[in-house]
Amino acid sequence: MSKNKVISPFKPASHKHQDCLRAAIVAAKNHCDAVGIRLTPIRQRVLELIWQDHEPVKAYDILDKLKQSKSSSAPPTVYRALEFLQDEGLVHKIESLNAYVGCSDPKNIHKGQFFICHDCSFVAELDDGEIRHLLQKKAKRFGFEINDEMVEIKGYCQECRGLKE
Amino acid sequence: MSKNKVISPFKPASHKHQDCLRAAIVAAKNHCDAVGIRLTPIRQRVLELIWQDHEPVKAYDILDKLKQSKSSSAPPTVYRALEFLQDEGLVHKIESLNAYVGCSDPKNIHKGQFFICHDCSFVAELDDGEIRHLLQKKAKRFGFEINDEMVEIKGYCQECRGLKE
DNA sequence: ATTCTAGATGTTATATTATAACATAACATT
DNA sequence: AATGTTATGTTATAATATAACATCTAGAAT
Repeated sequence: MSKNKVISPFKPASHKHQDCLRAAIVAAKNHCDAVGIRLTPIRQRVLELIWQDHEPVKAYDILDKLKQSKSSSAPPTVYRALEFLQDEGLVHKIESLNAYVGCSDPKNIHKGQFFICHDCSFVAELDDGEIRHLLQKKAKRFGFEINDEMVEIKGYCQECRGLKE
Repeated sequence: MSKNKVISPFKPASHKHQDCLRAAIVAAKNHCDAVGIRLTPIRQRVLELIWQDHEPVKAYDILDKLKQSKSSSAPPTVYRALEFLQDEGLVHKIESLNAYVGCSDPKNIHKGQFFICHDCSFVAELDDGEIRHLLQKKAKRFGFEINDEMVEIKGYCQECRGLKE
């Protein structure tokens, strides 16, 4: 069963990001309700901060912003929230950047494939069956059983390439 | 031009690793000679420490070992050597582990695809044109121009799977 | 409604990973 | 030997992440 989803496409800088943010929070609430877990104020706030944009966000940048409204915040505050959000598929860690991005498709827990623009830092996410299938095929050749995968591709998005001309 | 190489296959735990180590050092010397750069004693020592095994090695573990023979060693000693070795394609960083593995194919600088066993930590490396090509194809669909890629797959190698029965 | 409890947060400390900045040494060319 | 370049030494600190234990609180069980 090999789904081929564009979880989060590149969007023009001009897109109405309020809608992305709002949708992500609604999806998160629905997911947590459905699963019977708590999207506490801290967790929701961290998720909102991550969704400020489509760029990966660093843990200590989240912390700085959290502190502005909640002075009791400390590194564990952020890392705990991040752990929760990652476990629930609401956030992915970009390993090559030590940074975190929101995921708009929490229901179905997965490890996506990420395309990250060097210029604007936008992260697009796929959950692509064809890629997974090819990796499976390669692994199978030497008897390797996959259980986790990280695919992070960097380069230049269409919009930024246009600007360079 | 799409090469399909197995840079570093899984090998049985029983393989004669001395040969891997020796070959890697010879290849490194040849490469540096050919390019006209210096594989200094520190750099060579770091490379040897990384090639102690096929497992990814952490920077501070390298540092601890370096110190045993060279007490002046400090973090920059290691990170500089690692930077040199990475630039020359002699070492890759595994981003998801913050650890480093040797590469036996320095001539042709590339970013490989890594398969990492959870049990024995062995890292196998491919430089696979088919994978690269598929990622290119996916990227092209939304006008993305790739210039760097990270593919790190975790799971269980054949040998370790056999042991679990 | 009260008690209980698991889960969430607060707090302090520290581990781990990596780089900045400047001083000195080694080496290669003239 | 004088010079410029590359490599190393040294000190300090930045950036990322976790351990350990105390306290609180929302919601379940009674």
